[in-house]
Amino acid sequence: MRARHTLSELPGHLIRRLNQHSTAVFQSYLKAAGHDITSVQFLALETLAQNPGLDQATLAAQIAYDRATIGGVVKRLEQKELIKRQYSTTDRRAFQLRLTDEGRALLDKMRPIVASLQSDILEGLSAQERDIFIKLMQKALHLRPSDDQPIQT
Amino acid sequence: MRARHTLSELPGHLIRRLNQHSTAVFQSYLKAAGHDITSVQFLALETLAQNPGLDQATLAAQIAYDRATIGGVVKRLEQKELIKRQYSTTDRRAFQLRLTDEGRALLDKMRPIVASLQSDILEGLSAQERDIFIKLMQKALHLRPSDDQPIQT
DNA sequence: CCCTAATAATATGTATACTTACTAAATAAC
DNA sequence: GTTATTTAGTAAGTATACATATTATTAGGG
Repeated sequence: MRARHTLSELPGHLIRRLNQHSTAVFQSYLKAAGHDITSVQFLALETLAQNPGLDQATLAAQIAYDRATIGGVVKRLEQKELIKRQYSTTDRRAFQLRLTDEGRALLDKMRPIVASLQSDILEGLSAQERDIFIKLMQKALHLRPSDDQPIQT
Repeated sequence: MRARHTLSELPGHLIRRLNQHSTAVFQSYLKAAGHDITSVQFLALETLAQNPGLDQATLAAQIAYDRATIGGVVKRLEQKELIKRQYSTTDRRAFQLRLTDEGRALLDKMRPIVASLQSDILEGLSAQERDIFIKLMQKALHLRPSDDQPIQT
């Protein structure tokens, strides 16, 4: 007597598909503009631009990743010379992360692109539906806009 | 004169967080029940249960993954002896995938768990909001429920 | 001051996720 | 009927994503 469902009624499946779509749109826009950067890398750069000198653990917490993953992201950003790491003077375990001039320049170029692609992620929805959708996602995640730092887009 | 936004207003970021939450809920429920299976692996098993003899490429297309990823998933499911692969008699390039008795038994045990965790993924939303949210996700993905096969949950 | 607990980063291992390239086989084109 | 194209699966490479363990360092309790 159990109800029959289809794949596209399962929230978990839909969320995964949406995430897949979202990252694909991100990659496509950035690649089209000649930038070889992932959404995580952009997010890390933007967060470091707003919080110069942040350490990896705090960066990870701010953008909701675990430390191990951010370790790899930071390593690749450093290899691309978009950020630099210096040992903290107050805590010899920690690194202070800062954008390089190159990183800042790239970020400035990417911001308008990232801003423009956001609406394309939800191009299937009307502007009103998008607002509702965003609010529902925030509610589902128990987030309020004030929970995080401002991002220039 | 650009508008200021915060992280939690960016659809891409919210979708990623939601996906992160969704997979965490999935893992937690399944692990609590003593099952060592990922959401992708469950999805593949369920799809093969509904479509015995499917080949890897069609399986990948059905659940929206690329062939290479499904190759790895199938390999691990075979190692766990949950599915078996036989060369297709009509196409010697392709494998026919089928659940083993073990795979069927595990799937039967997992189905009610997976059904119950779906509502927990969106526990922050009311039943009505959940319905709206699911419809908006389907619309954003240009999906209709009839686009995929029924899943017993 | 010393010892214990907590913390920052790394290391290791597993599992996605996708791109490009490759091999073998099937299909289409002529 | 042979050739060109497409297709199924794998391989190799890059980048998340997370759990667990380890090392170095810091902070806290007595």
